[in-house]
Amino acid sequence: MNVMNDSPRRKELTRQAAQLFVQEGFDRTTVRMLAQEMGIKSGSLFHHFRDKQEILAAVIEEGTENALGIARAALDDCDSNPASRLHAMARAHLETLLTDRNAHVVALYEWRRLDAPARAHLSHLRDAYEALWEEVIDDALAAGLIRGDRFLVSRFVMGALNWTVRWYDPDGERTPDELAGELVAMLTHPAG
Amino acid sequence: MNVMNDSPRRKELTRQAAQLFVQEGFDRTTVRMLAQEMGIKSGSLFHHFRDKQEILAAVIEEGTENALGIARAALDDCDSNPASRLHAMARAHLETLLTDRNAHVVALYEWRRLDAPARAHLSHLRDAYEALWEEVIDDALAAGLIRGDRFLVSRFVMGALNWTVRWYDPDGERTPDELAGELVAMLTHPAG
DNA sequence: GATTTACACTAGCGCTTGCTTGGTTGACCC
DNA sequence: GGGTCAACCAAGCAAGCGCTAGTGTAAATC
Repeated sequence: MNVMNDSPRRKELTRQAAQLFVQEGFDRTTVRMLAQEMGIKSGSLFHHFRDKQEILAAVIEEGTENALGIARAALDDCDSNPASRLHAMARAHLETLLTDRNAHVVALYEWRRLDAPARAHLSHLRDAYEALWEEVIDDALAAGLIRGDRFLVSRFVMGALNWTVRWYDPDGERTPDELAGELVAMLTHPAG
Repeated sequence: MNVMNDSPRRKELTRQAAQLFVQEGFDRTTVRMLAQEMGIKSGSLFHHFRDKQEILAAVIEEGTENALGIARAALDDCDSNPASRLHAMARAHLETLLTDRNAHVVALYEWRRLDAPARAHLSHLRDAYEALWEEVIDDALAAGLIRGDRFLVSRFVMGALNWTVRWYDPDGERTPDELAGELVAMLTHPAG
């Protein structure tokens, strides 16, 4: 019937869908709204995506892959000092909000709207991202840089960072680097 | 036409609506689902609420008022020590998840679905709650208990706490008091 | 030059949505 | 014992929903 590969056209449509999903929420975004934003008619949309769910899955997949890529690159560019690795992860997280905000927000806040198969497929990506965080936090704990329960600390930190999408303005004064620095400063204790 | 006061019946219906809003999300919850949960027919629902939006507003109003009440009571029962006030606020926040989880979750995650008039009306309540937090955080900063930018610290802390609704199990092992203690321990620095 | 492919269109089906209308019931009141 | 009133119901409307069927067309491929 139609081709479900990841053509450049589909990539672009996915990007536009993400924008609308953020603005309106997945449920309130109709296929007619999506089509209008894309400059086509609603019927044509189903040439690129099997159904509305698949659009959501495509958006989330891209957002999570992007975040994962940025985080891995940040860690690779980094020495083995736990403090700088913590800082690098926080900065990477905030930088995804600069480069790919919409997809990232959708991944965070519309996850529940995925049907079971899509969720199963995408949870691996998500787990990989969270595993990076837990590794960095484990190192910071072991080095005595931060203190507390492993499970709780990672949840608190992820919470603080994920919440940034509600107030952080990428066009504002603060750079991701500064913000990451502030977070790490708040969490860490003077060495020794 | 019908009475929009806050009768006990309406209170109970609001409570049941909150449950469904959490389970399904506001947009996916239909008036027919709400009516069934309430044990009435969908038409009867509009005897108690003008429209679906008003049900959401009622839920959020109750949730925020509850959180505000618990937080104020917690601060009143507290000495003026910044550390114990910080702890008390965190504990109060988590306790609202015990006593009034659904309404509180809806207030956090369905805020955007409110129409403009309802949002204007309810934002005062929300501001009052956040003001309590900022006051407590200001004191902690002034006492050197935590460090960092006033604006950022309060956002990070609110983020960490608000995120708890995604993973905290009120029936689990940890009490709100313990959890609050862990958070404060993570944030605060040894005196001096 | 014929066939395929990618992408778009028109038209509308079957269903669900929030909400309205007009009426019934039973408890309470003077 | 007529009037009032909150609470509820049955029935359904108009609009909007996701999605499908069938067609057109220009470019690529054989």
